This record gives sequence, structure tokens and C-alpha cells, in this order.
Amino acid sequence: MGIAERKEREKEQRRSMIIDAAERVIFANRIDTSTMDQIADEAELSKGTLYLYFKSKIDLYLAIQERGMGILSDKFARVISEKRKGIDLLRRFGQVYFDYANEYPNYFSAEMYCRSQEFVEEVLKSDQFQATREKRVELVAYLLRAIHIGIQDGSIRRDVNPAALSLMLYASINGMIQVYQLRKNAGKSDLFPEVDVPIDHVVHDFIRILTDGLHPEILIVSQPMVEFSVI
Amino acid sequence: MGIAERKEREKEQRRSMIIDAAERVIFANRIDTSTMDQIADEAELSKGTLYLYFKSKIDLYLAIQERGMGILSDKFARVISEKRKGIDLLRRFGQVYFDYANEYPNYFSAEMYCRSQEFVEEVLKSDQFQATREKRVELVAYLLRAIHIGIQDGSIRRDVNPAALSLMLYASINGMIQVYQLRKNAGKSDLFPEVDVPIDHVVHDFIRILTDGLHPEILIVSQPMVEFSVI
DNA sequence: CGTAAATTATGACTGATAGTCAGAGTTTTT
DNA sequence: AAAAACTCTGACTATCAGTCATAATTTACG
Repeated sequence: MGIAERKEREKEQRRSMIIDAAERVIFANRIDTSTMDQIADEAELSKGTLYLYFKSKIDLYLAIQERGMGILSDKFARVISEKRKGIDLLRRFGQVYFDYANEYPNYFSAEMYCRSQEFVEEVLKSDQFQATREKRVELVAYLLRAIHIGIQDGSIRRDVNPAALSLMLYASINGMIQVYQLRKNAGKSDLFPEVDVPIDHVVHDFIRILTDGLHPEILIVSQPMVEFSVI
Repeated sequence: MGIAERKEREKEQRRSMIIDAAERVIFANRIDTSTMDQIADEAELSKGTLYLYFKSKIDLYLAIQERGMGILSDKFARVISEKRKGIDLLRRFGQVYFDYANEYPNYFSAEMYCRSQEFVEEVLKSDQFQATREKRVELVAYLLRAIHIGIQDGSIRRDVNPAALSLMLYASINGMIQVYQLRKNAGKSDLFPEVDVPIDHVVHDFIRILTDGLHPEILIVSQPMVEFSVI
């Protein structure tokens, strides 16, 4: 019975068209100033139809965000396949994430928005969220793998908990990119006026300092951490 | 003519009362589910009156945020007066900021909210913003001072640009706290499921790794950075 | 005083918009 | 060709930020 399959396919296509339209509208303006009516117009559908495919506005935005995570995930997959030391893989991940955020600032903003305190509750309720959750797990898994490689090849200090480290890398690089994007949009004069330094250099150096802090010989100089046992 | 002064004082008091009421309402719910009518009720005023004291809802929220920054600024002032090595001051700042975010999660959320891509434009327009700007400059100035102290006393590597470093510390610790709060509210099972580690330990270790990366002897082990000249 | 001017407060009203739903239109099944 | 199932529509509702004409209160002044 091919009809069910065709219908399934058509439904998926329509869904995708709606996301396309939503991207055009939202990326040209902003999520909070874009209306569902505008998106419906752009998609040449009625508003009611949008709600047949997406439960809410934020559900639709989550679908957009998922696309971004897919792109990033592909980039990460390419990095992990490079044969490098673990620590260098981490550096590459940092740089690649930063480049991604620059190439697709709208996707990055989408992720930040969906993750803000104010919307998590709604986001967690969304069906759409499950899909992005899988992608996120994938991303952190790449980091974890690099850390394990680094501990094996001796390029990363042994007294870190890999899971904890992957989380902190992800969180801190995110914070950096956020500030970076703010400065790009709002102008450095306003948000952090006294820091007058090219911000991409700051990010580059941040990755450097962080990875230096992961150097195995730091153990000789500094005292080892107590929190976690060696893997 | 004491009348003008009295009126000034009364106006300031009323303003403060409104912020009190807004805090009660918003902190009990959330900014996006709190209405100006609710706040007016709580303040025992009419909605119109709120708009005599605050230009917009976000203007009022910025006033709340400013209070939080004042608290943090006081904590930082106490830290900088401790006679410690620069690197230890930085560690303390990190810990104090983290503790502050735990003690006053609502103030921290307020800051994150006001700084999200979606609202910067509106925030930058707000009169209220100037006040928070001054406070922010103050905060980063504390970090800068600690870094200078550290470079002087030899506890911080010399190849970092202090301004850049203060920005990256601020940004990355923010990212950490954000993820921390998300996990506290949303439950670890949802946002980053595979990382099952007590998150306060993660923050503690993050500060540790970052400050280890600032160790002067790292210069011997690692290659020096090229971006910035020595201070 | 008492009245005019200035200041401060009010809440009904407006405009915008997310989300709903009863019914129209289309496709598939029998 | 009629019934059933599926898909779409757009007028409608509820909600809420922000406005503004009017009212109440306070100050200035003859």
C-alpha cells in the first residue's frame, strides 16, 4: 500500500516547507517580532495549518534549532575522524563550534533562546524537543570521545572526570560565543565597554588557556584535583 | 525649598516599592508569565502609574537586575580587599560569582534574560540600562585589577592580555552557571543526560583548570601565545 | 484662605498576537 | 457515487503591553 508512504512523504515535505518559511521570516527579523500569521503567509498556508504540524510557536522554533544542531553535528563528525591527539581534537572542536556560531548566528541564537530559563519548561514539554535531545547527546559524545583519546595518548591530565570536562567545555565555550555575538550585535561600546580587544582573538586565546590547563605536566606544577578519581 | 527634596525622596521610595512588588510577583512566577496588572495589584497602584516610573516592562526588570548586580559588586569589593595572590583572587571571584548565582538565582536569570539576543536592542534603548552598565564596568574592573596583581606577583602567565582575560573569565563562568541552573531546574535527565556528575564539582574543577592554564610555568611546557604582546 | 496651576494617579480602551475550532474542501475507501 | 477519513481554513477568543483622557491630590500664589 504505497498511499500511506506517499502521504507520509508529503506530510514530511510540507513540514519541511513550513520550517523553510519560518526560517525566512524569523531570520529576517527575530523570533519575538515574527508572528505566526507572517509565517503562514510566507508558507502560503493558513495559520491553523501551522498548528497541525507544530504544537506551538516554540515547537516550530525548536525544529529550526534542530537543523542547526544537525549542521554542527556533521562538522564534529568530520573533526573526530581526523587522527590527532585528544587535546588537539578538543582545540579543533572549540574552534569549529566558534566558526559554526559565526557562520550560522541565527541557529546559534535559536539554541540559546530555547535554552533560556524562561522557556525551558515549555521546551521540555515540546514533542519536538526529543529530536534535539538526541542531537545534543551526539555532540557531547564527540567531546567525551576526544577526552578519552587524550587521556589514553597522554595529552590530557588524568585527574579530570571526562563527563564533567565535556560539560564544562561545552558550557564555557557557549558563554564565550554568547558574549561574542552580543558584542557583534550590540557594539562593544555598550555591554563591556572597557575591553577593547578583537573578540575572535579572545576566543582563540580562551581555547588555548583552557587546553593548557588540561596539560598533563600541569600536575607536576599544580596540585592534583581531589574531587574525582583517576579514570 | 525642602518640598522639591521631599518629593524627590518620595518618588524614589515609590519607585523602590514598585520594584519590591515586581520582585515578589516575578520571582514567584517568571518574567514572561507575570503581567503588569499583577504587579500593579501587588504594588496597590494602577497599571498606568507603573508606566510613570518605568518606561516598559523590561525597564522594570532591568531595575530588578540592577539590584542583583549591586549585591554581586559588594561581594567582589570584599574579595579584592583580601590580600592574596592575583591567581587566588581570580579563583575567589569565580567561586563568589557561582555562590551568588546560587543564592540569588532570580537575579542571575534576570541578567541572562536582559542579555539575550532577543532583547538587547530593547535593553540598550532603555534609560534604566545606563545604571546597570556602570555596575557592569565596576565588576569587570575588579577582575582586571586581580589580573594585574597576578601578573605583578608572578602568579599569572605574562602572555595574556588582561582585558581579554577578564572578558573570557566573565563569559565562560557565565556559561557554566547557565548550564548549572538549567540542570537544577530542568533536571539532569533532560538537557545533558549522559553527564551524571555533581555539577558544583564541575564548576569547582572548571575554575581549577582555567586557573591552572594561567600558571606562569605553563609557558615552559606549552608554546607562548602570539596574539598579544606582553603587558 | 480660596482658587489657579502643576503634579500624580487612574482604569477603560486599543492594538497586537498566540492559539482554537466549527465547518469547508479534498482524497481515499467501499 | 456515497461515506468516511483526512486536510485546510480564517474568523474568533483570550490575553496583555502600553496609552490617554479624565480625576484626584498637592503646591503656588494673590
